[in-house]
Amino acid sequence: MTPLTLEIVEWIKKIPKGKVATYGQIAKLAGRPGAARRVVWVLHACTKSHRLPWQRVIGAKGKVSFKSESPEFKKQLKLLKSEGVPFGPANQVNLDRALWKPRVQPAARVKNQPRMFSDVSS
DNA sequence: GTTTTGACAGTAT
DNA sequence: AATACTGCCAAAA
Repeated sequence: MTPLTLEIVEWIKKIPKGKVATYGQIAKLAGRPGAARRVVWVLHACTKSHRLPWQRVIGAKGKVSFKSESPEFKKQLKLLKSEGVPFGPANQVNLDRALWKPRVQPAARVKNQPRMFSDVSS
């Protein structure tokens, strides 16, 4: 185990029911953008020991990342639907509605911030 | 030690 | 638009 692995685990555990997150998203949240495959590995390595909601982690385009013949694929689909995750056509998750947006970025650009001092610095 | 392998994603061509 | 390539890194062999 490494600190990063734990970060990933913690983020996965935070995905709320009825929402989904993508591999890349988790990686980014955990501080390693581009490390999607690490997330994949963590899911394999830690699902049992940490009781992860593994089914809530899906591909970047809203697709469940199992082959459609796989039993796991069906199970994941079933679990997600039972949690109320909205699906679009072709068994694709409707990301616009279902993607988890962790509140990290209120950012909400304050406009018209009154200027208390004029031109003090450039 | 090295190599292979993941339920991927982002960039480049 | 569709491939191809690259980044990622811990575990098992």
